[in-house]
Amino acid sequence: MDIKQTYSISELAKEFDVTTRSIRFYEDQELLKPTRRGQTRIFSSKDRVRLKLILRGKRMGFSLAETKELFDLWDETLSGNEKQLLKMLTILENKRAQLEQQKNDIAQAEMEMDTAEARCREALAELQKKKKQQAPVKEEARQTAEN
Amino acid sequence: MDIKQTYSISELAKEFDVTTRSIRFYEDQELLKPTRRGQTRIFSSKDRVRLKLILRGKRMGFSLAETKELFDLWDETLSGNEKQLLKMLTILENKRAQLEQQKNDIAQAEMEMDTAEARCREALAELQKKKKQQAPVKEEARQTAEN
DNA sequence: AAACTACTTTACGTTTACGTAAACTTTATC
DNA sequence: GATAAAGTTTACGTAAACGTAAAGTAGTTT
Repeated sequence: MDIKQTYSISELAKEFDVTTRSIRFYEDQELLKPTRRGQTRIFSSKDRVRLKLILRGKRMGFSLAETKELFDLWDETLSGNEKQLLKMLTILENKRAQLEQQKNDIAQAEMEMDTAEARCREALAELQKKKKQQAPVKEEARQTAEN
Repeated sequence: MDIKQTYSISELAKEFDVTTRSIRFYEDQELLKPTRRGQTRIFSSKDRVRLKLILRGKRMGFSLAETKELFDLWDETLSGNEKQLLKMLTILENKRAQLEQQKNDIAQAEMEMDTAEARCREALAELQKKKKQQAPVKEEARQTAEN
């Protein structure tokens, strides 16, 4: 078997490039629930998955509190009565909307980066031309409006 | 003309649904540079654009410091010598990589939400079936592994 | 002129997400 | 059995991004 069943704190820290401090903090905030052998923490593969989700959440701009909320909700959902299940479904819808917003934001950002890059390249080309002409040219007063 | 040239602090606050406190804070951190009439701030449409960028950045998980860095870099770039321009280009590349990462994260999240939703619907269907049968059925020990 | 509204500065408070140091235990190694 | 290596708790510190008074100014409406 390739997937281990349990992990030490430093194993996880190394794998995901976070400090042990962070991991302990996540436990303190109840996002992770390692068991103990003596006083040493033992992380399950479920914990590992959750750590991965925490970090992805952070990259996507989610707070730990938000992520914890989702975890808790999912746990409740698993032992779920109808109300919980329906609540989960609406929350999923909300999250989907959030993702849509983020995709829009990213698309916008990409477009702006395209035009920014184009401008850079133009400016560079300009500089190259001047260099070739070897003769210093008077610089135009350049009214560059922000996009 | 539809686009105003200048804006008051509360106009911008209302339009983008942020507090005036935040706007003043952004100025304090030098992300916005309104002029003054007396001691009242007057925001240009450039400021307006930047505010929009700041907020989008936040939604994408960027810190104010990161955003400021980009603003400053872009300003330098505009009056740019070759070195600045090249630096800008490499930074743009980095940002593109970041966006790729985010897109991956989002795609992953969407997939997981798909399976989560599917599970919810299955569980709901189960509940419905039981209800219809009207006869209470013994509940199976349910070993639901986390994805 | 009084009151209201929108704006201002100053400054201390708060939350989040850890960093960092100190002092201690447990386990492996020489 | 000393000592290092990896783990632990406790606790204070910090940066970021504002919130929240408090107290003042500037214009304008009644």
